[in-house]
Amino acid sequence: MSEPRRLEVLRAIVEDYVHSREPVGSKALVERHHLGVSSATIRNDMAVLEEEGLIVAPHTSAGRIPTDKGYRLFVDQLSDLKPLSAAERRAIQTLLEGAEDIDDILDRTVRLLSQLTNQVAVVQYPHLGNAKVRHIEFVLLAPAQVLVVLISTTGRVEQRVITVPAPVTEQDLHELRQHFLQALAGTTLTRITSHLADTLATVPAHLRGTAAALVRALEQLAGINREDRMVMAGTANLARATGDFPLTIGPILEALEEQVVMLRLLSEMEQDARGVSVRIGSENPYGSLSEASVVATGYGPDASAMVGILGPTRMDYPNTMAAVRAVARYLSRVLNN
Amino acid sequence: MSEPRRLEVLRAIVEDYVHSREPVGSKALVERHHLGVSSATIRNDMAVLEEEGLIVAPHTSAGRIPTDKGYRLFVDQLSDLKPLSAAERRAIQTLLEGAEDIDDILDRTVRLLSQLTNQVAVVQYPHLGNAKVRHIEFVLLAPAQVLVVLISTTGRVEQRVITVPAPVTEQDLHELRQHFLQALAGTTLTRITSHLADTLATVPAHLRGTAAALVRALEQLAGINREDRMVMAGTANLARATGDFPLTIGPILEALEEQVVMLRLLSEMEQDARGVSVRIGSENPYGSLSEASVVATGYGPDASAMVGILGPTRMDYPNTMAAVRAVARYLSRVLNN
DNA sequence: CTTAGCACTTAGGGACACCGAGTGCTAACA
DNA sequence: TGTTAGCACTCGGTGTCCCTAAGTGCTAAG
Repeated sequence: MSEPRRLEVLRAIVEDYVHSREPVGSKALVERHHLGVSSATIRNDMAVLEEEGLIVAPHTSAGRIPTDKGYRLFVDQLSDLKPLSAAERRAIQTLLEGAEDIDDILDRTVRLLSQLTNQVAVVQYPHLGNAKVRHIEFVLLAPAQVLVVLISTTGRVEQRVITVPAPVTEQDLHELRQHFLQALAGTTLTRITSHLADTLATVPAHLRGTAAALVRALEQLAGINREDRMVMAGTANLARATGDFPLTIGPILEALEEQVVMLRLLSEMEQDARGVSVRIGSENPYGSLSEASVVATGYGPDASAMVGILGPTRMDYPNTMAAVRAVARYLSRVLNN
Repeated sequence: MSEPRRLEVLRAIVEDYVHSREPVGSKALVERHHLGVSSATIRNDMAVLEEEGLIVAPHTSAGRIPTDKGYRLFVDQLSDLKPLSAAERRAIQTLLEGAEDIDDILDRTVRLLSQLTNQVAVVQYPHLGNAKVRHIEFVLLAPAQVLVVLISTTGRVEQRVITVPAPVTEQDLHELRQHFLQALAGTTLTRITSHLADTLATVPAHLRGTAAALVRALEQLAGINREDRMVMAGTANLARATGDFPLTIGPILEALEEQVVMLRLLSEMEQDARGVSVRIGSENPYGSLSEASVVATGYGPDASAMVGILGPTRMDYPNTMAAVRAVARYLSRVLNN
């Protein structure tokens, strides 16, 4: 009873089950995968695999299907991800290169990934951990109303209209802007708060209140970026892919809609050696996703923001992982320009 | 065979079917709705209703269910929409009043509406047909890179970074801004294009190229607003509500994802007298939505942007319509401040 | 350790009958 | 003319029975 063959059997079961959707039996296995042994031997192997909790038989007279643990071992066993086809790579490249805005880029990415994998794709907005302040702007809209704009070195622009406690002049604003800009030059967005606190003290007394309001706004704008948003696409794929509908699809849609949940989930994913991180079924911390798997990876300069997909546990992990990784790489590359 | 009673029977059938999900027969009708006649009479009425194509029997020995045409008549018959409960009204009010941003407002609105109706809610970003230019700003980020900001009187801020053909100075930009601002003062966003064309001629020659680029950007920013975006929420409700899953839910999710489709759909909805517009099943122009109904209404000063819901044809029209209308009204009110 | 053979289990599917809900029709009735 | 009671008829859904096919575990031999 050789251990390597048992793993091979597991692999075969996973592969067959993933694309047939039906429990796979010993005989069928022997036929389709030219393992050099008889079905009886496979049965013995299967018995062991079942004992180890890697596969399970839904009914006595049915074949076996992988458990979450089985998928996990299967995925861990996967050493090299086969690269995408040339056509797919070309598709990625041409699609992403046409993008302008960062919003546009992410939007295209997420659509692309959902098409490539036939799953629901999600992309987190880039973290700004290392992003620096590139520019700030205060625009006087009304005597006590100011548009605050914050531009980061990643090209992200956030803006917001606020009401300041007392009327200010264009002059005042200009002065404050110089003040802040000087203090913030080259500061990372995450440290904006501490830097601005100091600056506040050096502001002329009569502008103190206004300055404080502006600082609050800037902090919030920096926060928006860090707070994370995400884009998603391909929810319709859920309807196709899932076998037993109402029970599976509902919770997944809910999780997707509660972006907070998704974002936390994504941020909790640890990258493994291959650079793609997989969470399978019950490995997910939120009960509602116990029927779903997440495949994700980081992108961008520090790989801190995540891009990935969400789908039923019964998914084609190798291809999905390859697609996610490829898209993440192209995305990183595009963002570098 | 009184005509009013036939309508009453239709109403009863619709109501029963909507909340039982099962074909309703003559006997059950007589019991639950104290119509003063026997089941035999109802049967006669039903025969007529069926002949008119308002109801249909899925099987010979089953009760009747309303057809799209039946729902239509039912909806048209609805004269007054009963107002929401006090609790619901309070919920709307408190939720919407806490909002800051316009994005925030719409986000809250759409969530609220989806909860209220248990359907998928969609809100179109406000049209800017009557919105005017409030402010424009050019910010020099790099010698040939400019952030263009356009602020409308509705409080909407759109921005974009563009590359100009030749390096410009802060001075140049300031000058151009004054130029444009003067030309655009009080112009509606829709007419921005024509106004700017004239202005272009009066620009110093060496700035012509830059000015043209800026104009293009402004036009696009104005266009973004008109081009419409939308927010949605409550897709998970689909999973609960729909009876026969894979066939119904897939197309609907697809339509929702193709925002273009949804937006066209919404913009095509004509408001009727009651102020709420309903499209039922096959009345929808896109085949994929033949199983779905849309209930929507305009909001905002000119009621040009739409807010509404999408759900299975078997829905509680009266309550849904009331909720949509109420939310639209509160939304309009909040936007007025 | 592998294999062949075999007894055993069981989901799924067809055949069948039955029940009940619902219908349409006819004839009597107001 | 519209309403009602009665009745024969239809037919979907359900339960039972049975059989088949797929699959298993076990045992004994290679």
